Amino acid sequence: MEKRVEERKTLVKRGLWKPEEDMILRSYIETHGEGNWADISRKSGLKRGGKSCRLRWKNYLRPNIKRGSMSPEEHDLIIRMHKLLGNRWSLIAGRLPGRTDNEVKNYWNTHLNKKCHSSKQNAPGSIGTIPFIDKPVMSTEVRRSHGEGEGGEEDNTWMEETNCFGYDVRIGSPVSHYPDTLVFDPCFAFTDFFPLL
DNA sequence: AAAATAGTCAACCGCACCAAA
DNA sequence: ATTTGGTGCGGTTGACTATTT
Repeated sequence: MEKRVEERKTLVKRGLWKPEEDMILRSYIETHGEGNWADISRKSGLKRGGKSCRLRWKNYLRPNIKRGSMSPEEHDLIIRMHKLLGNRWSLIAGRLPGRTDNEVKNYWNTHLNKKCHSSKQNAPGSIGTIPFIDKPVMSTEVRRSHGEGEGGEEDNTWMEETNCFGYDVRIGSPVSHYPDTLVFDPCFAFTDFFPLL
């Protein structure tokens, strides 16, 4: 059993994708369509696993992928959405056209998470809060506490993660700092997560 | 110029969920 | 009711690049 897993691991190519591999994957999907990744992996001639193909397509090759640095409005929206939803990267990315969950997650971990901790140190008493979103309403922790985990010890890490940004109560209403761009609307978030409950 | 360190991001892994058999 | 295969998600790793010493 373990031997078979080991064999599969050595047969499947890993690591960074080469331009030729991208070309093969792209043209295969253009002719046969998306989905059935195991099939794509087998029939395209790529020595990649289905998961790897799916990830590459979703995060890099898919049309309309936006690359490059985040705009100020995207930055702003990520912060707000994270405050509301926690680490629900796919939901957050869903509100950022052309951005992937992986990209949003990376952006948060590299740019915002750090800022969060440093701002907390700089202004420990200045943390603004809105009571009902102190805890991201659909954070991983919340989902786990609804039966997805053992529900063991008290975990307050979410407080540290989400209280870091001052949240101006005055802009708690769905008003964007950036007119005619991405308008943050909590209703979107709610319609996104309620079906999951 | 070279080595050490820090930052970034693409990709992998494990787990959970769902539908079909 | 159980098993199996496909898919999606979030956490983590590691390769690569930039910066500092």
